[in-house]
Amino acid sequence: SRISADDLAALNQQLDYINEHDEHGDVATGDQEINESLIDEVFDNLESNQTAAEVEFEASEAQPGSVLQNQLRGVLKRLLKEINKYNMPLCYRRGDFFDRPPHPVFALRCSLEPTQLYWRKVFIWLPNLLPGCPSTFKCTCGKPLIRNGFNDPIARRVRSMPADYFLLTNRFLCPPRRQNNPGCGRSFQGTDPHILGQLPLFVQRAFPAYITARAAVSKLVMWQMLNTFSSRLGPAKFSGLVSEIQYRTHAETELMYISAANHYRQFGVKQFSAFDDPHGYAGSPPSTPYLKGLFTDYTNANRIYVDRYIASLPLTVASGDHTFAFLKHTGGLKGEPIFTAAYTLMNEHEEVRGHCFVPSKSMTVLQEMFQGVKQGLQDANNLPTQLFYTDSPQRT
DNA sequence: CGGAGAGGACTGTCCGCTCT
DNA sequence: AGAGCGGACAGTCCTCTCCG
Repeated sequence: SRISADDLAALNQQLDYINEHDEHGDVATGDQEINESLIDEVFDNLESNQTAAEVEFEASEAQPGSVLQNQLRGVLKRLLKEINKYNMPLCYRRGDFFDRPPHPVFALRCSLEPTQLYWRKVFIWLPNLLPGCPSTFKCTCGKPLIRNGFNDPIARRVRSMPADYFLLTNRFLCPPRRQNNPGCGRSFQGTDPHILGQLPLFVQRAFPAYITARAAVSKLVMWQMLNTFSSRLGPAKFSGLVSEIQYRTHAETELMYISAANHYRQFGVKQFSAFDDPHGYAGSPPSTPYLKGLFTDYTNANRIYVDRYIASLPLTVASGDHTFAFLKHTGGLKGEPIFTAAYTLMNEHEEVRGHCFVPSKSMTVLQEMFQGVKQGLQDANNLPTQLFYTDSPQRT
């Protein structure tokens, strides 16, 4: 499909419309507050993009595979050749984990075909070719593992910003058919914690993502979430943020494409793929429930460290108070709430030093916590509390 | 928010090629 | 001949997405 004369006319008409109706120059200057919701319009467009992509998807069903599938197939094929020739992928030789597609600027210099602009970076994780790797990886049963080919699908998608990338790894097998010293038959992914654990720590730390069941999320995104979720930015808004940046990246690439076509005087070039066209650019930002799940799992896994850190904080100047607001989000027993309040203890740096759910506002139920905190201060060589602020002092 | 269904990631296993 | 390895594929699991 191409940009038709009709499309161009419609676009010009819309631009004219803005010029004619922007009497205060709001759109141009951005000074004025705009009350009409722009969001509805955006969502409408998204929907129409989606239906458009579906139509295009159905129309192009004859294609052997999507652009990204073909890219990965090509990468793997080349990778095997490189390993054969140089004993390692060329990206390793270059000092890089990533097999990178050409930047649009250079890709467009050679050809005005958009396909390469949909390609993503591919993170190559081949544990047996990494510096510091053991001569053979061991199975959980102790027997040596052998390599066992690659995966299908070839690589998994890692959700990231400004765009997703792929993670390519190989498989290991504890071969049961080995005559001399037969293995247990278990197989591993190169990304398995058991394999990672056999690499030196500095190599382990280079692993760039947290793996989930069907996908993965880059450590960068995870760390951004940890920072933003601790203030008021929640998973829904964060999902929106990632999505926005990914759409933006797509739009910037499209702009480069169109502008290059213009520069090289190429007319009637192929239309750039829609963001979510599965056969084209195939963008798919992470959903809110996915991010929410990730965050909860991460927090659960690291809770012991957080608790330990909190227990080591000082409480030289203390302030304590009850909170009620978020209790309505906690579960109950047969519809009856178990707790009526939460009690929070903060130190002079506004760090939470103690926190517990309480059945009533009585201070007697808090005795155990205060004793625990006192013991904790001693154990961590902190000063005993010197000053205590509270709003309803009681003698207990 | 919850349930249903799709389908992606992975496992288990076999085959055949190459090298020593 | 045995070991190592890549490739293929059926089948399973279970998360993610969609939709009401």
